[in-house]
This record gives sequence, structure tokens and C-alpha cells, in this order.
Amino acid sequence: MATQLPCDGDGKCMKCGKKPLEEEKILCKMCVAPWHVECLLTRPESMESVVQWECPDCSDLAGGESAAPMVSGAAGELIAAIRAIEADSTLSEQEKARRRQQLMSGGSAVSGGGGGAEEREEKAKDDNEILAILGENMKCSFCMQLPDRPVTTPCGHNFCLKCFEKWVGQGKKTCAKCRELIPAKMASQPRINSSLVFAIRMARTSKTTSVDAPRVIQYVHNEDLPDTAFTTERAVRAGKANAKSGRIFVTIPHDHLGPITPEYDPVRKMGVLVGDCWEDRLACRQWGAHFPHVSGIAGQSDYGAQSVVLSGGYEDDEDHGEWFLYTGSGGRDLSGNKRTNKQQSSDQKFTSANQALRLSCKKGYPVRVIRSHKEKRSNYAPETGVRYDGVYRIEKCWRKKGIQGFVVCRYLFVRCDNSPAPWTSDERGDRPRALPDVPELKKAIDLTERKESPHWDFDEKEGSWKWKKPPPPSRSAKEKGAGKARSRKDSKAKILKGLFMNWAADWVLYLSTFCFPNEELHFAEFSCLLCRKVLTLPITTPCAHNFCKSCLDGAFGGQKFVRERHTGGRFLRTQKNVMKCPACTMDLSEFLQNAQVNRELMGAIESLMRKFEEEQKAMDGDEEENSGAPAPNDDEYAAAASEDEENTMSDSEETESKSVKSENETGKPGKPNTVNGDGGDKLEHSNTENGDGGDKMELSAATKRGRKRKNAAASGAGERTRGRKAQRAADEGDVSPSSPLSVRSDNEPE
DNA sequence: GGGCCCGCAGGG
DNA sequence: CCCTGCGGGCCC
Repeated sequence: MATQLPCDGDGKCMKCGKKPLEEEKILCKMCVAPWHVECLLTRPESMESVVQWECPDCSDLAGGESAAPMVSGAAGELIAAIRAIEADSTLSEQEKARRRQQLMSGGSAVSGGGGGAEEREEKAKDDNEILAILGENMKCSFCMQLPDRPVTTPCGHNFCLKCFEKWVGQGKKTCAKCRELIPAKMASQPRINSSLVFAIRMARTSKTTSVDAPRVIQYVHNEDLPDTAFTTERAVRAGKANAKSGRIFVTIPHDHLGPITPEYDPVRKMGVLVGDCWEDRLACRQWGAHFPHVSGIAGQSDYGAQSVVLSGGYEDDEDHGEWFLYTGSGGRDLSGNKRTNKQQSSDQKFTSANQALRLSCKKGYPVRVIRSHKEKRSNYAPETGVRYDGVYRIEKCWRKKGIQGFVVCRYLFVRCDNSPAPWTSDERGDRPRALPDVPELKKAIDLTERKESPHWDFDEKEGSWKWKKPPPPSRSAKEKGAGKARSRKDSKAKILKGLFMNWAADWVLYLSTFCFPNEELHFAEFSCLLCRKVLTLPITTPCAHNFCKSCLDGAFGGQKFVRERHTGGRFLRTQKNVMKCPACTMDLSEFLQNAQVNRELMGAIESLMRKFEEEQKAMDGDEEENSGAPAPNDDEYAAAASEDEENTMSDSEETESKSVKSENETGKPGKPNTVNGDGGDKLEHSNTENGDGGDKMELSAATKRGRKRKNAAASGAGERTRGRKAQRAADEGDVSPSSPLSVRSDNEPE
């Protein structure tokens, strides 16, 4: 087994030497050491396994098969001690973490503790301790509070964004705490440190939740998935410049306004949560947050706008987090087959997308807002990828002369979401706020303000934002169903290729497409809400959530149903231990005392499973028996070439049945294609890596007429210029000249 | 890091 | 059908 190494004290990966971002690191649950995910031979497969992840050193030691060479005897003892903490079922996860850390930093492990009487107080004390520790280490040196919108200097000191900006604004160039020089870039473009936001928020939540019901339970989940690599089983699809979109996971109609709530989310059953991140626009699209692939505005001029992306495409944009000024689209010269152009060349008007935004302004509709890492001038943009930041209302819109001298449409967006923004450690969402002062309004032309009362508004009684007037009915005929979006025309192999059958969502998609096309299959019935895989020994709670028995056992590992209490000599009545359903707030302690496996459900699943296996076997036959080792780059699951409905001429003959050969050329040094090293004996969750080698991406077979632009001819050869990659491939003799790109088919290449 | 290119998706 | 578009990979 190749040696694997963690990150060193400076945060540098000892394997590749790079300094991974926070989100590219994973912490071992045993020794709390950070590891660079990219350099791991085997990556965790799911969120759950991220939380439960053990580094190669610790797991090697545990397995006892081959002790990792760099773990000394002393370290072995340390790990044993950590294991003891880990095994102590009387400790909360938090307490375990605390003790692990104590151990790592040289303190001695606190012995188990009997879990009895003062548990609650003890816990509260711990939580305060966490807050205290947090406060010590990262108080803003200016206001001496836990930083609001924390920014972190390279020297590792934390400040409120506002305080920091003030400091820098005074011309200071060194860290207020250690006098280390602040790099100019950081000084001018500080970014919110989201890990810190998370840490502060967690500390605050744990403090409040120890007393009462968790208010921000959604945030726990939410923050569970900011890392693009692990957010969802399929969201990680490596984006390709010209790729087709993957399947849409949510069931909202295309013109859905407002937040995407759980009922539209058969996969996670959570909806799209504020703070959800994706690697790119394609993945974001798959969750319905913003459908257009390139366009920054989703909307229809006579209906309203669904969403916008802040991506730095227009220099007039101005981002203040809770509110921002957005620029309309258009006014640019896109000739020469361009999709974007930094240069304005004409005035923008309130038409199409711009008009859609204006309509949403007038009606007071909520607009979903996505921020992209490409927006470099904003403090609030994510470091990587794109992020859903909740809904905003457009309070005013107008036109003005933009920076480049042409008139642009302007929109004042103000946040109005029930969940706090990703950059605050608030526990609550927005309250109605006064409109900001916008100096440029003085020079506004065509100012539009809302006259009627807004459809989406704050309900004082409920203390939350909601539809005060019903949203306009969807006009979108087809709803994107997670299961139904696929047509029967798709080859089974093609679908299967992208799926991982342990995941109930994928499994249900497969079943509902091929085995039970006429049945309504739901995700929930088959998936464990904890492991998200197909239920084994399912238990259905009174609140109608399903879990594997083992997962549920694990969730409440060893907790007692009642607590004995006594003060001094007096015994008090035993107190019920509250055991909340992992999916909602219902107390399951009663139920769990006699929880029974849902035999009927199990039977149903088993028979479905049988059916599935039959289908699969049949298919394996068709596919000439090639399902052995899951080679990361295998092409055998290639798909029927064209499924383009819009292609009226069935020119599939033109799409030669040729697969681009992939001898696993390992790509260029910079980009490891196949991380999965040894395939191992179990199926890898390999869709992240495997489809990734550019040539192997499935692309639409027929290339349509090239784009007919006014002066398209000026762009080059009279006939459509072939893509460079195709050109290169052709040069290598891999692709016949008539076939544009890697066309794939069910057949093996001759 | 800037420029070029182009399949896709959606509006009208 | 035609037009537009705050992408993203790749080459220079």
C-alpha cells in the first residue's frame, strides 16, 4: 500500500506539498489530524462517512494488519486512549471531541464519568467552555467580541469584517494583533471565513440547544454539506464546458418562485438550504436553484424572475451581503460566437430577463440568489464554486449610466429569507430592514418602485417571511421529476453508469424508470434518512421517518431511556431522556423502547431488490459481461449516441459508433484523473472522477448548425470550425473527421 | 491570466 | 426557429 501522509503543522499536505483549502481537508475522527482529501487513496463516500472518517494511520492501527510505520508506540497509546473515549457511550459527541482534543494537546484524558445526575449542567458547562475557548482564540481585537462576519489574516488572526475594513481604511498595513504584514490582496479583498462562521454558530447553537429545542436544526444539516466534494452523491459531477446537464434532483416546476422546500426534494427531503454549495453552475442547476447554464438571470418577462447569479460578470454590481445592486443583462456585442463580453456596446433596456426582474420587483416576489466564486470584488462570495444564499426581494429598479458609459438596468436586492445568511452567525433569518441609502438613485432614470403590497412578506405574528398573497400559478407544463425526467429512450446502461445503487435515490430512479414505469415510487420509502442508502432492517418512526435499525441504534448509541436522579441522599423521580428523531424534532424515547422492524416495508424492499437484480442480470448479459472490476475509466457502459429530440433529422448515422479510446493516459500531471487507485473489491463511488477525462464525456452527437451570428464568418473557416479537442483527437486518429467529438455508443469500437 | 471557442438551455 | 447568455476547458 502506498504511503499516505497527513497535513503538517503549517497545513501543507505532506504528500503533494500543496496547502489545501479548509474545505479540501478532512479531519480524522480519532486523532483529529487534517488530511488532504485529494491525496487520499480512498475517499469517504458520503457525508456520514466524512463525519466518521478515520485516517489511514488510525484505521491501520485499529485493523492491526499493518501498523503504519510512522505511528510510534506512544502514538499507539494515544490512539488507544482516544478509542476509549470514543467507546464511552455516556459521552455526547461534543464531549468526546473536547476530550479528544484535550488528549491531543497534551492534557490527560478525563475518565468516563458516570453520566448520571448533573449531566445536563455538565453539558452546559462544556458548552460555555467551548464558547469561552472560542472567545479566547478568536475575539476581534478591535471590538473584543466574537467576530461578526469574520475575516482571517494569513497570520491567523480574526476580525470582524467591518473592524478590519476600518483598520485598513486608516491606511494600516499590518495585522492589528501581531503586526505581521497584511498582503495587499487580503487587505483589499477580505473574504468571510466560513469555517469560522460555522464554528461560532455551532458554539452558539449548542449553547441554546442544550436548554431547549434546537432552533437551527436545519443549519446543522446545512453546514454539513458545504464541501463540494461531498455535498451530494451526484452533485460533484465534474463540470464540462459543453456538457449536458445531469438529471434534476428537485421536482419544482421550471418557473418556481421562492425557496425550494422539502416537498420538492425527493432526494434529501430537505429542499435547497441556504448555504448549499455546488462545484459549478451545472451542479447548481441540478438542484433547481438556478436553471440557466450561462445566463445570470432566470426569468420570463411576463411572469417574473426565479433567480439570479452574482458572478462578477458586470462590473457595476455592488455587494453588501444583505443587500446588493445588480446589473441587468444585455447591451453587449456577442458576435463572433461569444457567450459573454466584458465590453458594453449599447444601452440595456427593460426587456426579457430585465423585464422579468422588474416584474418581480413590482409584485414583491422572492428571488433566489446564488453567489459564485467568480465574483472577486465581493466579501460575501464563496471561495470556490457557487452557493445558494437564500431569497431576496427587489425593492426598486431603475436605469443609469453605467461605468462603461452605456445605460444599464439596476436592481436593489434586499434579503428576506427565513434562514440566516451564510456569513452571519445569527440564529435567525432576516427581519424587515430599512432600505439602504443608494446614492446613485439621484441620477436614476425609469425608476420603478413597488406600488402594491408584496406577495412575499414578513408575517409579524409568525415571525417569518411567507407568501402573503399566493404566488402566480406555474405555467411550466412539465415538472422536472427526479424519477420521471428520464425517458425510456435512455439506455439502461447509460443511466446505470451514472448511478450508485447503494444510494436509495439512484436505486429508486432506476426502478421507476425500468421496472415500474407506471408506479409512483418515492424515495422516502426506500432510503434510510441517516445513511441515505437502501434501508436494511427498516424501522419506521411514529413521525413516519425510516431508518435502518443499525443506523438508529448508532444514532442513540447506548443512551438510556431514563435518567436516574438524586441529590445527596434523596432520590428524585427518574427523568425521561429525550431522544429526538434524527429527521425531525419528535421525541422517540418511548417508541424506541419497543421499536420493531417494519417487516412489510422490508418485504417490499426485498422483492423490489429481487426484481432489480433480475433486471441487472439481464442487462449484464446484454452488455457482454463486463461488470467485473469497476475500472474508473471504463467505456463499456457507453450510451446510445443521440437522444436529441430537437434534432429533427435523425442523423444518427452521422454519429459514428466510435468510442474515444481511453488507455488511461493519466492526463497531465496537474490533474489526477483517476484517484481511485486500486479499485478495491467494492464498487467505488466513482462518478466524481471517472467520467472526467475530457474525451470521455458524453456529448450530444449531432452538432447542430453552428451558431449563425451576423459576422460568424469572420470568426474563421467558412464551415464550422471544429473544436480543438476534436481536432486533436482527429489528429491522433481517434475520431473520424465527420464525428464531432467523442461519440459513444453501446457497441464496442470495432 | 487572458482569450477563444462552442454545446446547451431557455425565452420569445 | 432564431437569438441570447454573469460557463468552463483549454491553449497561448
